[in-house]
Amino acid sequence: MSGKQLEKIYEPKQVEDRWYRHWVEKGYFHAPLAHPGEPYTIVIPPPNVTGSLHIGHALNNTLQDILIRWRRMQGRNALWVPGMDHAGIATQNVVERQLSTEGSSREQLGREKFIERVWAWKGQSGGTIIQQLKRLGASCDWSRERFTMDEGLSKAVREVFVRLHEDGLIYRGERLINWCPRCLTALSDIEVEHEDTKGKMYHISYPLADDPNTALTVATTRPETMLGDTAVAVHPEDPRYRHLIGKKVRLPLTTREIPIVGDSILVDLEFGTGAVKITPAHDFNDFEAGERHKLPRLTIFNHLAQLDPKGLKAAEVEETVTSEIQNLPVSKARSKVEQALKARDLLVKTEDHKMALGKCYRCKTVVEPYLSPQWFVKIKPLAEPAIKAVEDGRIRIVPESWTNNYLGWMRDIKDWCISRQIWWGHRIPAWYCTSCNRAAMVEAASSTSSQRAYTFLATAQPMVGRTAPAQCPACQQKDFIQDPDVLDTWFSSALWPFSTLGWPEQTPDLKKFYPTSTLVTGLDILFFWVARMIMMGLKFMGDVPFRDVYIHALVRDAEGQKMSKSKGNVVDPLHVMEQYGTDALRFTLAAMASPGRDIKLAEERIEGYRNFANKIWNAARFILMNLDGPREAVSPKDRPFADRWILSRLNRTIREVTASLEQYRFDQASSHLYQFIWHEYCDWYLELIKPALQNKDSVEATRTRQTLVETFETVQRLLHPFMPFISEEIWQTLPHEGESIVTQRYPAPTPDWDSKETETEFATVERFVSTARTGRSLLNVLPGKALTLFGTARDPEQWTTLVNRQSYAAHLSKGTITADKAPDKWGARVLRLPAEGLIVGIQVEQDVDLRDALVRISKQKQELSKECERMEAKLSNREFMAKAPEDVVAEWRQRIVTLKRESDLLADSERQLQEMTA
RNA sequence: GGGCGGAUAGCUCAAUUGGUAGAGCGCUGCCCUUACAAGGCAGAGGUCACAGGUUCGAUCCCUGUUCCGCCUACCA
Repeated sequence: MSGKQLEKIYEPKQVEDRWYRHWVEKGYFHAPLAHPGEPYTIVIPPPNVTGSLHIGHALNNTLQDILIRWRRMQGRNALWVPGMDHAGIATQNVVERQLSTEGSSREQLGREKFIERVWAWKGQSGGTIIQQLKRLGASCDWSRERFTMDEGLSKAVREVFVRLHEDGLIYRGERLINWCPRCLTALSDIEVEHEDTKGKMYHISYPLADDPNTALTVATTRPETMLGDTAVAVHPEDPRYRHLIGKKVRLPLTTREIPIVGDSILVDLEFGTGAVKITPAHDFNDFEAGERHKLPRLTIFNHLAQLDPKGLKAAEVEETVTSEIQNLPVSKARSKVEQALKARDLLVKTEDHKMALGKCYRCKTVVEPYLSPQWFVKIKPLAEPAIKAVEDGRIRIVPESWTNNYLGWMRDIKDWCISRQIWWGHRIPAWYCTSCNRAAMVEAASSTSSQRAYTFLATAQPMVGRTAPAQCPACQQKDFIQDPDVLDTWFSSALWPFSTLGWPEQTPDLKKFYPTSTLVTGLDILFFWVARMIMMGLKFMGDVPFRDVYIHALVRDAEGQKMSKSKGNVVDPLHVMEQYGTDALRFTLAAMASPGRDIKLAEERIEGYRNFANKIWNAARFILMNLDGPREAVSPKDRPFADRWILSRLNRTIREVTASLEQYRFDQASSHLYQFIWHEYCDWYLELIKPALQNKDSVEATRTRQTLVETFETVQRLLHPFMPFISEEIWQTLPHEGESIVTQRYPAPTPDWDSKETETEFATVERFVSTARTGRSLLNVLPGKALTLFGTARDPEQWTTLVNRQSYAAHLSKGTITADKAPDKWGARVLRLPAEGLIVGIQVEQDVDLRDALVRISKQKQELSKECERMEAKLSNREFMAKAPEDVVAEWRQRIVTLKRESDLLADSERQLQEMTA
């Protein structure tokens, strides 16, 4: 025995870490500028610096790694840019939680110290996910790792902000925004998750000011907001109410009177009572209605979503009511207001009502519409080119079905609120002159005696620039305060495809690798991230950020439930890798990545692919044990039958896997690999060649050993993008050239491996063997016992195959075969089984239990005759004969002949068996 | 409310210009045959959600229904 001997069972742990370190040390993942290949670039969807690898990351990065390794092996200059984003709100939450366990807070620490603290945290425990990606085998170019808060990327953020502002695409203004009263910051529209909730609809009576006996009834789901109402709207064409437009109602629980206005946008004639209260400071629609009718805005909640005494006073709320509800959170105040209305007999009725409640996507707190000065991106001018790029195919979304989703959203896009009232992130590059803005400065809640902090009202005049201004152009003063807000994290992620490559500098990387090739991501961030990258890429690079967007599925648990920590149904990829090996996890995820379908991940599947890895491992063992002796590389046509066959099949597999990858059909590619390796290579090929190998010194053996090495080495390369570790480990033990499989060429089809004739011949052998084995099983012949077999075929080609390939068929059937054209003369104790034109005869020994065989053959005969009847009915249908295409008719005719013949033979066999039993 | 997708073997999913329905896992039987029991061989299992329509022929095309997902939305 020569060469290396392998353990009996594949042990991933002994392999994975070793190879990964080796690959990195050798720099195989580095994409050099001088590389002659056409670039193939992927930028990683940057995971949160707070994150740790979950199964969704595992899927996302496995698919990227498959693409990158595949393209790298194809000779492309493959660059996978890794990195993380700073996850403003999430990271700030993590560090604040830490501070609170220490009895401190960010306010106590002060802004500067707090940010130092976040960096310290990042240095220590941030970014564990990077290590976990390495564990997954991700072949990123780690020398190019980026972080959204890096100096370079921060510079890009400032540059983009300033340029957008110069172009009039960034503005500051007081608007209603989504406010998280727990995170104490604004959120963009898409950072709000909507959740169906059971609520109540309250019908409240608003008496007319000049006629208290008449009242308008308004309906609302949030009765507490009525205290901030500044009008009631009715439809201008509503005959019930239109005469009231211009009159006033007395707003209950307050001393105010508010006007009745006509508004055809806000009011739906069909819905509710036909009268709508308007609360411009606490509802998005009402805000707009307020604009239309020039209504005042009364803010009655504070930033914690509590009823604000000052606001209540300004809204002229009755003191008895105020004292009941002031400083209560919204949810508690609601019932108090309900009671107060009831006591005054103004609550007409309440009914159950289903509604969608907005919640903060980070902390699930109910979000409040909140009136405050914020920074916005005017998005329409950016969206238009981004729509066009997808419409005209410069960007392709795969699967295509998501394209409409994207387009629909983009066409209806709203301005993007980019300011966040937190400290961790890119601070907005805008400054306020303290003397010009004195009236617009308010001391902030976080202000302390040692560190003054301010917020700026909507009336403040910011100066936007790359650096702080030196002198105020208006008053010549030199005292400035920078805007305290930071930018939405997605603002910096939107620049990721070019900021990571060095923009705004015109770096060689940027020139070489932009636009990137493919973006791989989940549907959940199509709008958050993908859409914004497209807009920013087009605006600042003048070209799309990527050609293809591959959208993969969401991973769910085996029952189809979304995985969540609270449900306890998460599959931890680290645990899976530990238990089954990384390659098994990767292959599972690839195999299950059917387009447009969520992945329901059951652990048994992973186990199945662990077994697959082991199967490959054992095939390698077998091959290494049989490699002793000379090898002769001759052209395929001069190789033994089995070799010609497997070369032809391998060629087909190479084509299929490559075509599947080109279409992002990871599932198909995996299934072709699995099918070929296990069921063709291992089940048939390795068995077919055993006799030849045993005769070590034969010419056949020298040629087969060569084929064995060639094909198995090729299989490893074909498999490598999917199962990088085991393929490298095995490849290294096989005769090979080059130092690592990572940098070898991906297999390409070799035309002279194709052999249609051999495949046809093999099909005959396979059919014969399977039939013989079925016979063995029916007759309860033990696997070890040799069979005495006969065989014949009607078709001359099949007959020739049977004669020529007799030794293979005999070996795999474990018996001796007599090829004989006259099956009637095989003898009374030879059971004949039909198989699509073949007849296989099996010598039946004495004292064999024939019941199984009899049952089976009778059943089969019945099925066949049933099918014959069906087909005959068809063929006697005049319309079918007249209208069906000729080839279909011919096919059915042919089929019925075969079926009849087989059914006759089965009848014979049945009779024969009955005689033997008797 | 609108939009999209799905319903195929016990489970998870494929497939088809409309002409005999496939795989993996699971299940049953036999076998520790020196690559592999994380294995081998053989097998069972399907009115392709329901109801109509088009067609010589429908799992596939059309219409409707039911159920299940997801996205989206200001019905107070």
